[in-house]
Amino acid sequence: MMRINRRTDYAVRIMLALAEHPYGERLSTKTIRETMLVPKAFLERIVAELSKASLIKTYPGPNGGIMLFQTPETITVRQIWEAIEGPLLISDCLQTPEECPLHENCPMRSCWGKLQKVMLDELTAMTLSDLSLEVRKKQFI
Amino acid sequence: MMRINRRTDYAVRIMLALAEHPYGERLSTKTIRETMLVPKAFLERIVAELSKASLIKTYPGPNGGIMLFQTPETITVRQIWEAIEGPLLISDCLQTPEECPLHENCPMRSCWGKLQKVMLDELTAMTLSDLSLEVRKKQFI
DNA sequence: CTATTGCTTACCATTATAGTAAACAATATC
DNA sequence: GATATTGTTTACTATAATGGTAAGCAATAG
Repeated sequence: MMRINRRTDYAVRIMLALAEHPYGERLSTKTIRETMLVPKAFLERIVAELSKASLIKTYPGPNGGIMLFQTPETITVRQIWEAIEGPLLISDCLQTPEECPLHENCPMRSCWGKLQKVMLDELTAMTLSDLSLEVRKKQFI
Repeated sequence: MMRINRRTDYAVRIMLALAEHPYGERLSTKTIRETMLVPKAFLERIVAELSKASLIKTYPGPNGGIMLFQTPETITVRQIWEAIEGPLLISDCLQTPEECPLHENCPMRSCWGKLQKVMLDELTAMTLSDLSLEVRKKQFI
């Protein structure tokens, strides 16, 4: 039914929790999972993936925690998405057109290619700070 | 991994096969499934769904077949999509915000809401005749 | 040394997806 | 009206993706 991956949703939540605190501040994963309602075992893996993708820095040990690697203005939802799921590819047809049994003039490639493009554009346009602002706006109206 | 539903893909193929013939012409499902490479049993159900959604007219019996209900200019990919999958909903959060455990200022609703909007806009903008033209362009260049 | 924190691996249950098969219903034609 | 041809419907299966859990490992501040 073409749903957002829950792990990606959680990943954005985690990044947003960090973005809502001053840049450079560490938050423990416990705090984040409690405010953002992310299951523990799930969050652990997601944090590791965000760390591998260099979107966050992690600090084990007492008074450890995680923090953003860059400022929220420079982090896009697309980066978070790709850290979790890899590049968006809504149809195999778009990656390997030469393998398409309908060949050169496959009508689907145009159709899904356009759809994927607007999705990527939107994901690239949304930064963490944009989202963070949206949240605050709603909070104070 | 957020893939296009294969059934929706097949549905667009079927509609496109019809759109590439003069409006009003009937095609047998056999012809369509051979040119568009749609598995028989799959196609049967999809045709029935397209018929229920009043996107095609069907004629059983010898010399039967299917044809478009409207001209290709007036049929959007969104209509086809919704005939097969129902309305696009990439996150439950967007349908029932009141049930969201993160309440009013859920940061995800803004994020996924924007993404869903550009997707819907694009699906609505793409008509069958647009796609049909694209195919022909590629064929003759 | 130890408590606290993040990291890794393996696993499970449920659902969605892709596809198949077979019997059924309508109808043009002879 | 018999029959072949077409679309309709239902039930089923196998595989993969998703969402989630659990337990042990590794780093480190105090």
